[in-house]
Amino acid sequence: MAGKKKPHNKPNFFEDVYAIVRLIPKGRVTSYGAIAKYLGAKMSSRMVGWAMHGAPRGVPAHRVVNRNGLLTGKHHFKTPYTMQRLLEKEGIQVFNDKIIRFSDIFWDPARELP
DNA sequence: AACGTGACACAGC
DNA sequence: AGCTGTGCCACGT
Repeated sequence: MAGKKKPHNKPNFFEDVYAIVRLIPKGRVTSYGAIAKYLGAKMSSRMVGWAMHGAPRGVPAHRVVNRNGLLTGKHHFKTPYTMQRLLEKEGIQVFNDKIIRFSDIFWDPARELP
């Protein structure tokens, strides 16, 4: 039966975001805009952030920060320190909610992925 | 059904 | 060189 319409919205975009975030290697980080751009940059980076809001378990959302390398979403975690703690646990240095050497550990999906 | 908000990014001043 | 405004799309009220 192909007549099955979309039961809800189109989580396709969200699923894509989750897939990319899951591919982020340990010790690396990426930005919302990078993911949005990889998906076509049709949608604003805001949607990527919103997607993270519904990110299921297994998605290292802490490896996604804004283009500034700033932990803007740390407030959405269990605790405001969870994000930083996770990053530090992976070997990423964070100072003042800002990732040190951000451009050095930046992982661009459009560049690392085919 | 419309308005406002939001884990961003970029152009303009 | 930093601040303001606008664009983007989905979701909550």
